[in-house]
Amino acid sequence: MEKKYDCLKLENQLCFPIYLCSKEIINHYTPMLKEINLTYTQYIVMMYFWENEESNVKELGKTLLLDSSTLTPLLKKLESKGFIKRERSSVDERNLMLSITDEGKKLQEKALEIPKKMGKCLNLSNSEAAELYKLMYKVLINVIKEEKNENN
Amino acid sequence: MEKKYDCLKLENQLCFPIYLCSKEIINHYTPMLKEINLTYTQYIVMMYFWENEESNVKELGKTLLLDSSTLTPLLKKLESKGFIKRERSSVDERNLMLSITDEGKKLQEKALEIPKKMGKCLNLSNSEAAELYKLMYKVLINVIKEEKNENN
DNA sequence: TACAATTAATTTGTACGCAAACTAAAAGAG
DNA sequence: CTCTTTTAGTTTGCGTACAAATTAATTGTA
Repeated sequence: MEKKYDCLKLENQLCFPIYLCSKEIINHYTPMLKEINLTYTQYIVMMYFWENEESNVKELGKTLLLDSSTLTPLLKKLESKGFIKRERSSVDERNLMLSITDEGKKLQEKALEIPKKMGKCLNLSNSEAAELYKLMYKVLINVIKEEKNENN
Repeated sequence: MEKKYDCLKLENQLCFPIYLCSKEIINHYTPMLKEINLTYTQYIVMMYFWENEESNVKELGKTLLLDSSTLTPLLKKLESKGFIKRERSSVDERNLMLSITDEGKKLQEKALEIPKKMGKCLNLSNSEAAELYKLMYKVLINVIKEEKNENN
């Protein structure tokens, strides 16, 4: 027999375990990433630059779904660590050109073990991982679509 | 043909979409929750109190997987909003007894629409939602188990 | 060509989230 | 009974994360 407030129970939420997973996975990454002098957010930014040698704040934010006000201090930090370079575009001074340094590229080698360790810790079968991957992107696309609808 | 650094591509990460989903879902909650004067984290704390009239910081933190240093200021905020009460136990002065106020209970009525709106926005079939739920808790249990192993 | 509108990034303010250090109270050991 | 250890919660410091306001450069328009 379903009760009125059942929909507000923590155990009936889908978002709560997603929130917990995200948090706990990041906690699990933290010590491994510390060994290569990165935080989790800095790590995904570096992943971006391992695939794209250069970019700008807007492009990066669009891919990682991060606001420029989050990225500005983070990119300064990565610059101070010597992993990326920041310089204004001479063509359009509003643009901040971001590029990976040799030091940043070297980091990729050191990071190679990290995805393996993470995969092992999640402990899913290949088909479960594939299913989860599919569902996460489906939810993501729906939520983002909804966001856009509301802003129009 | 698999390349050496493929495992470090963003598109091959499972954690990245989980991180994005969590973030974007919370962003989507934010405006609805603002209407009832809560943030997302405050909302899950209130959910806890709608099921458990009283508790303490340790118990609450164990359920929500939140550190006491995160909860302390958050609980003070909820107290200042009049939704919960905080007082030291007279039996054991180390314990901070937390309890929901009448005002806090009234909030549940106003929150009733929120899970429905969220469900609609995620836009998953019943079986997909069930599958996702199962997988999230499986990952969660594995990650937490791993954490514990490492601390021993 | 002036001036308004748009755009890219930064700054400011608020709220987590966690590690590490700290405080105070209670429990345990000699 | 005193001294050590443990426990519960708080404080501090750092790093996100985002909304709103701001700055500076470029583009669109009369």
